This record gives sequence, C-alpha cells and structure tokens, in this order.
Amino acid sequence: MRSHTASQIVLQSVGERVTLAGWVDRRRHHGGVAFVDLRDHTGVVQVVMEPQRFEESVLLRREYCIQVHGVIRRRPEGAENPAMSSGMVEMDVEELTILSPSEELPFPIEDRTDAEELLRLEYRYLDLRRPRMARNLAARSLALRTVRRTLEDMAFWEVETPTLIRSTPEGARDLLVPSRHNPGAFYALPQSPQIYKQLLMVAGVDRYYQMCRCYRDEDFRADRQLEFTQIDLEGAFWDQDDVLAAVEKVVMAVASVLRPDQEIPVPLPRLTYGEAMARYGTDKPDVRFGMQIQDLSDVFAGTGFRAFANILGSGGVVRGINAGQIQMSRARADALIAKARQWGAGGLVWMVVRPQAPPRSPVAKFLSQVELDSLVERMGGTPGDVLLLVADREKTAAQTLGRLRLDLGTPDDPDSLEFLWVVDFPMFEEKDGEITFLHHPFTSPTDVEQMVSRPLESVARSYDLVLNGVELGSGSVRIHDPDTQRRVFEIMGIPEEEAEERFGWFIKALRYGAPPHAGFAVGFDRLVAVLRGVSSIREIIPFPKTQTGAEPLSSSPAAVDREQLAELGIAVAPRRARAKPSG
RNA sequence: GGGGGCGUAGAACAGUCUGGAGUGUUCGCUGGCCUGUCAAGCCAGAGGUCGCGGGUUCAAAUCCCGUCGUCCCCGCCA
Repeated sequence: MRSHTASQIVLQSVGERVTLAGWVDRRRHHGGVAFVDLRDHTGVVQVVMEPQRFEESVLLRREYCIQVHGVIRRRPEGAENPAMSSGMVEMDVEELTILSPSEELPFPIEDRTDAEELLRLEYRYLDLRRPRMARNLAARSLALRTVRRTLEDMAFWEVETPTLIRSTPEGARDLLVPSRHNPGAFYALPQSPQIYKQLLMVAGVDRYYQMCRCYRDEDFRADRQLEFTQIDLEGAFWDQDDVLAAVEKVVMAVASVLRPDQEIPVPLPRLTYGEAMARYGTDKPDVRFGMQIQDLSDVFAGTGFRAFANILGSGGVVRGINAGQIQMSRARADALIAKARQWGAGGLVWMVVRPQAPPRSPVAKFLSQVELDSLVERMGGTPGDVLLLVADREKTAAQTLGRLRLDLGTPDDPDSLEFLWVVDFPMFEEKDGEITFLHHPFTSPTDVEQMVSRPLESVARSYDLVLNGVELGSGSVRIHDPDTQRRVFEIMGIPEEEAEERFGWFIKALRYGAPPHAGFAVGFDRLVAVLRGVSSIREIIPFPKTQTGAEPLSSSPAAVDREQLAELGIAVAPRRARAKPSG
C-alpha cells in the first residue's frame, strides 16, 4: 500500500518514485493546481496535483483516506516551508486512489483547537488522530517498552495475577463481578495485586513486576480513573534501599526517553514524612518553588497577643509562609482568610513587610517590636513581601499553609522535573477517633514493640515517590512474619476470627518460610501525564471514562438483559426513575 | 455526600447581569472564481428544539424551580 512514511520523505528523497498513504489533513485548491497535506502517523507531506488530470482530486475532503503515487521533487524557489520537516520537497502526484471517504467532521482535527471533551470522547478515534494525542499514545507506548526493557534487564520476571479476586472491604470501594456458578457471590476486580505479589515472593519469585490494570470505585479527578495502570514490582530479600534504587532506575529510564531535555540527578532527594509536613504542609510537596513553611512558635513563646498565646498554651503552633511580592488588597486578604477557614484553620494573619517600619497588618499593634523583628527575619521578609501566619493545631496549621503555598506559588521553571522520595510515614493515624492505616495493612513497622505500645508514634517502612507535587506511587517493606501481621490486625481493631476469615489464607502462607520482601507500585498514567506535561491522565488513556464512569463512545455502562441477570441470580432493586438523558 | 464552572448553528465562542423578532464573531460546510499555496485568497449561500421539563410574564437564550450531562475542587481514594 505504501513504500514510505511521511517522515521518510526528506531532501535526499528527491527523484524517488514513492507511494504514500494517509489522510487529507488540508487541501488548498487553486483551480489549476491543488495542494494536499497528506498526514500519516509520522508526519505530513505536501502532495501536488493538477486537478484537470485527476477528476477525483476535486472530491477530496478533509480526512479522506487516500493513497498517492508519484515522484518526490524539490519545491520551487521561494515555495519551501521551513516549518515542515518535509518542507523542502513535495510529491508530484501521478496516481491518486481514494481508499475511504470521510463524512463532515464533528470537530476539526488539529492541535490548536480543543473541542469539548465529551465530544472528543464520543469520537475518540478522531481525537486520537490529532498529532498531540498521537504523540501521547506514542509516548505511552515508549514508556511501557522502556519499563519492560529496564526491568527485564534487571532480571525481573513479568508475572500476571488474577483480575477476578476476593473482595476486601478495606480501602477503596471494589468493583464487583457476579459469579454464575455461585449466585449471590461476587469476585472483585483488584485495587492492586498486593496480596498476590507477596504470595509470589513466598513462592520463590525473586523479582516480580507487572504492568497491571487496577480498579478503584471512588470519585474521579483529573488524576484518577475507575481503572488505571500501575508498574507493580516486588523483590525478595529486599530492604527499602533496594526498592528505591530499582524504582529510581525504572522511572529515570522512562524520564530520560520521554524528556531527554531534562537532567535529573540521582539518587533522588529524600524527605521524611515529618519534614515534608513541616516544610510543605503535605506529603507530596511540589519543590519546584520555595516558599517553605517556617515554624514561629518560639518567636511568640511569650507573646501578649491573646490569640497566639492561647493556641501555643494548648499545644498548638504558629507557622507562616512568605508569599512574596503579591498585591494585598482588602478583597485579597478576605479571600485568603476565607480559604484558610474553609481548609479548617481558625483564621489567618497577614502582614506586608515595609522598609524602616513595622509590617502593615491588622494585628501588628498586638505584637511587640522584638516579635515583629524576629518574625520578619525568620521569614526572610524584604519590603513588599506578604507574610501569612496560621496559629492552630500542628496538623491544621501545616495543611492550611501547605494549601496556601500551592495556591500562591508558581514553579520557578514549570518544565522542570522535581522528583523526591517521602519516607518514614507513620504506621497509623487517628481519624474520627479510630486508628486507620496510612498505607495498607501489610506494611512493616520499623519497631514492632513500639507499634504495639504506642501505635500512633509508630513509623512504617513505607515510602512515596513524588514528582512536581504529584504522588506517583508508593511502596513499603512488607510484613513477612505471621505474628506481626496478626498484631497489626489487632491494633486495627479487627477481631481475630474476622482476620482469620478474611486474611487467614494469606497469613498461612507467611508460615512457610516467607522471605523478607519489599516493593512498590508506580501510577503509570500519572507518570506519563506529568512527563508529557498534561494536566489530566485522560489525555494519556486512549479510551477514558467521564467523571460519572461513563464511556461516551460505546455508552457503557449499560443495562443488560433480564435473562443475563436471572442467570446470575441478581435482582435489581427499584430506584428512583432515571430520566432519559437529553441534550 | 458537598461547593463551583459550563451547556446557544457541524466546531470554538459572544449575547444571559438589566426579558423585547434566533442577533453576532471566527472556523468548518455547499456552490463559484483562482497555477505556488501551506490556518491559501476572493465572491455567494445554506445551516438554530439557545441541553431537557415546568413556572412567572403581553413577551424568556435571558428571571424562578426542577432535571440531565460535562469539567474542576472538597470529602472519599487501606
């Protein structure tokens, strides 16, 4: 059908007789001569024809799929197009075949206009023809290939695990699949292959990886889909440093092929969870800009300012950020205070640093000269800088300032890639009076005795990978000792019989010489999205779902036949009548 | 579960606050002219259930109520 692709047509091709096939990107008809930009998956070549020689050329429309045969020639002097890689040459068409005509398009196929996303999803096969989307697909493929090559070279085995598994009520909502043989019983689709990969470790697989589809039935965001892909890996006789080194190798390999412009120093920097929360108010800091949170509690230790004194007296903290040179109008201040309240803080104190004068602030009159001076010094304040202070419980103050920081800060270089590890997460946190996991229940504590006696102070051997403020993935050293595993369930408040019923089969496996092991999972869609500089993983997923889980191309999910349900022993409960979608 | 934005011709939008004839812009589409364009150009033309339903009004794209869809965010995502 073709002898060359568009990208193979270069200056050296002049004189060659070639056959190309692709789509009519654009057509410029001048009566006596017509130019067609022929696009394929590699690029664009201008083909030229004299319409009187080709009756068909009159009929060519956008996105017609055509085949052309002719001679590559140099373009006339002055008619070159330096913006095209094949812009020095063109094809003089001798034969033209319309392989497949196209109806009028629902939206233009070009990078510079963005149709509404719903429409793009409805005609995804056209949307993906746009060069930018095609490059996203190509980048994803290249990333996949790079991951596999890198891990294969490191002696990993790619092992598949089941996608129909037992439901575990912890964590995200499961997607359920009914069993025909056992009416009323359901499989779940895996939220991750966690237990199976640990079983593979027990099974003697030394290094496991899998490009794995995972399913979590929670509400969607720009970076979350119902189904997504993970680079899942695990190694026996591994400790934390082995995992981080392996993940670094894989992720850096992907980064270097997708973003060769960026030099990323390894090993990647590490931050403890405590440091991350203290300096950035989040466990996934974007370190492309500074504006770090400063603790000011000592500055105000003996303050006469009642609001601060009360909070410090009850174990709270005073912290602040230097938001830099921003305009601080009354309206801006009110908006920031409203945001801080919405994020849980009791209030927000703002100050504008002035030269040779105390800062301008509604609360300046309550603070001593010494306090103001050391505050400005601690914050590195220069005239015009806006300082924002929050006095509250430590966690609230940190999180509020962390969000303000993201709200007000912009990356020094938006194209840069700032990877970092966040390590030493707590094992548990208290939520609504209950102890819950920060990670998952198979994560090993650094100290079992401490975990049992003071669980909320216990540090987990777990770690997250963060890129530009996006959580790319997480992992941990796993528990390989059945006794420790039981104790974790105890602390969780899961009764022994229940733990036995739900996880007994897994704990049993740990009793047969389970090797110490550790692993990680990287959110593949997110990784490619950030490296491609797109804000939604939907740009990276060929056929994504909308926020309500719909797939507009095929109109899934959809009702099924009554017979299908009957066979599965499923009766659908009556629900409020759903109006037929309109518009 | 909650907050916010959006829905007007095939596409992207303006018009909605302050009701007055489906008014407009760019692109696309149809026809014509055109031999060096490359987001071609020029001329002419077609194309509308203003998401859907109800209400207020002499009159609704515009105001009110409901509803559907979609996007962003909070919650949620061990």
